[in-house]
Amino acid sequence: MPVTIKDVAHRLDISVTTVSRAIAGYSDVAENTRQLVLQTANEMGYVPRHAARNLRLQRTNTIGFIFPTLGGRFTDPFFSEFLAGIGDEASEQDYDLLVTVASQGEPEEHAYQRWARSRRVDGFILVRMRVMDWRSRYLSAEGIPFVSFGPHQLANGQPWIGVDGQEGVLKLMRHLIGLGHRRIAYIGAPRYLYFNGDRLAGYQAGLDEAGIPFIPELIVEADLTRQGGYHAAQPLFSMPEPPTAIIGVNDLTALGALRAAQDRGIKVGVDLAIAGFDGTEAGEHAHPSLTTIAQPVYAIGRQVSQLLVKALNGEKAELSGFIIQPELIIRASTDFLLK
Amino acid sequence: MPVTIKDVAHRLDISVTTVSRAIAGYSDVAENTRQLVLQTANEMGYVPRHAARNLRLQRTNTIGFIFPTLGGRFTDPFFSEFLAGIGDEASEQDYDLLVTVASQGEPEEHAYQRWARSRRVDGFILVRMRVMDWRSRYLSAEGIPFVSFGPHQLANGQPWIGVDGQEGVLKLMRHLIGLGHRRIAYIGAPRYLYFNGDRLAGYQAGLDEAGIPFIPELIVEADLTRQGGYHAAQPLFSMPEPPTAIIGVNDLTALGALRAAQDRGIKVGVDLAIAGFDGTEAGEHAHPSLTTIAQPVYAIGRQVSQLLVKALNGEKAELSGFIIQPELIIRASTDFLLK
DNA sequence: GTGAAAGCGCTAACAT
DNA sequence: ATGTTAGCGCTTTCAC
Repeated sequence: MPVTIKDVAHRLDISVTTVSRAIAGYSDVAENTRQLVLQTANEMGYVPRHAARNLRLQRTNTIGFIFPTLGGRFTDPFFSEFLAGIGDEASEQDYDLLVTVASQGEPEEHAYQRWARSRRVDGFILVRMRVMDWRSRYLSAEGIPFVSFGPHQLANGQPWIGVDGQEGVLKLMRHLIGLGHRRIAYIGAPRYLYFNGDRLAGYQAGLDEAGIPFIPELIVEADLTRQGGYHAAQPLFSMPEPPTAIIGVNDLTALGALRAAQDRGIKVGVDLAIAGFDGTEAGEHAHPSLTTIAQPVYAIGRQVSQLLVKALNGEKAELSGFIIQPELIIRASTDFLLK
Repeated sequence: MPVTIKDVAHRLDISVTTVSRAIAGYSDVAENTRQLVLQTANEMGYVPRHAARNLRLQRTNTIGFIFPTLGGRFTDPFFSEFLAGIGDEASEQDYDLLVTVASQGEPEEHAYQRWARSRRVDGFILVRMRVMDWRSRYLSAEGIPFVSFGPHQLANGQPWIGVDGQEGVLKLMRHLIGLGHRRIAYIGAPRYLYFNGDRLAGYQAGLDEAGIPFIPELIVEADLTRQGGYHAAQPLFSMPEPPTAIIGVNDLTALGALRAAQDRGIKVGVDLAIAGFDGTEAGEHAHPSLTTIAQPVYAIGRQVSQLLVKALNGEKAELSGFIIQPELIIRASTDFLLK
């Protein structure tokens, strides 16, 4: 059994109260005593029992993160980056990160409810916001703080951080159109995902700007995975007049399409342009390297985490939401003039 | 404030004890009462406060996982897979997963100590075992259960799961040598990592078997990342007589080397063979697709998690450690006869 | 400046 | 079959 505050008190023959206060740094403890307590506690390897503090303080110092999975497993490097961001920031702020993958048995709702009702975590970080998002509404109703990556429709002051997908894709469209492309395909994500609509709006804006008619067949849907991109790209190649450029809603989708093209002997970066969204390392190291709209995922993770911690500490956020501009990174997969 | 057991008891005008026992499914509670309690608790949305149970039961139902980072961030898909595996299994067994990235400020030891001493978690999952591993020794001494992916030197019954890296690489060596390769390079990981030595032993065994002399210059060291593989490969290409095949200690390293070769205009899969270890999706979708020694990372994650839960529930493991054979997957990056 | 005591929400030994 | 009570380890009034 680990050493408790009682053990420390016993050893010094003082009360637990004093030990507690010395450690908490209260001013009404004699300097002598304080030093002694701190030293002894340290020597004895005393660390407050987490469960006990929890119960007393009614807070867990824990942030919850539930991986949204689109059925099946996720291997999106996006999440590694994001997780590293929120985790680093959280631990610097003395918070721990509780994660779960809400994939297999139980529906996602249960995972949120369990943690919320049992006060397992103090707050949540939400990603992949949906057009009608159950989660933000539920957590608001329960009075549990959260911060989301992606906008939510609540006007109650829960902060969020967004990335301007529309503007990002618009920049990309201008780049592609400038190189001579007019048949540009878009491999999207399920429509309930907010960012899908956001990015698609940029696609549409790009077409409009250049006076290129919208062709529904050039829009297909995948599930944000490499596999998904690979398969969704197939009908595009089978079209009587296939696209000369393909935009993937994320890097993984684009990399899947890239692979699909190469498997058909199409030279990406010469005869076909492909671009993604995210700016992951996988795209950077693809061959040809992938043009992408980069968002600072790690930094966003840190910020989201920081905003949440502030909210948990009772600091009111000055802004409720703010939007970051992503950066177009042009690489070999699109960097050529269309013949 | 969420509803407590007291609220439920009040509502039914019975004691908290009865509520507690009804919910716990004790047999000494009247069927009527049981039904009533269950229904009411459900209606009221009662979920036991986690901190209170923790304190009382002296267990957290939480598994700790501390990402080992080789300085800087990790984006290894290996971890996404592994995390999904341990997370899925844990949540099916009613355990939560607490993670941290022990990278930035504090040394890794602190993270383990904090969680161990504060009884923040019931047990740990360890990966990337080292030749002299502080962690296994420390946790043993503290009496905290753990299960590791990779062997540890303790004979105290803490189970582990390993993958036979030596045998895996040996199979790969036979494959390469069979295709005519004799100058085979190996891009390894830091030597303190157990699996580096394990896999290198397979390399050596392959050479020995074929009577090929060992050339120290063909062994270089990287940090398990794509970047690392990219840079570590450079001196190999600058050799007067460069290797005709390169083995990466993991897929990411191999993919970095692959990219490095392509940047120099070398045709991988035609003039140069490259292979990795892990069997990640990234390798599968590389171009050319990457020959690899696949280990079932997700499944291993599940097993490790399951072993830990068993240990936490007091079940004695029948085996203390067991070793899985990885599978050689031959793909385009090596599947050609050397000219 | 320090200690005694109450209580966070829950479970379990011990009555009845 | 149900209730009373103690206590998990901690923080925080309140008293001295």
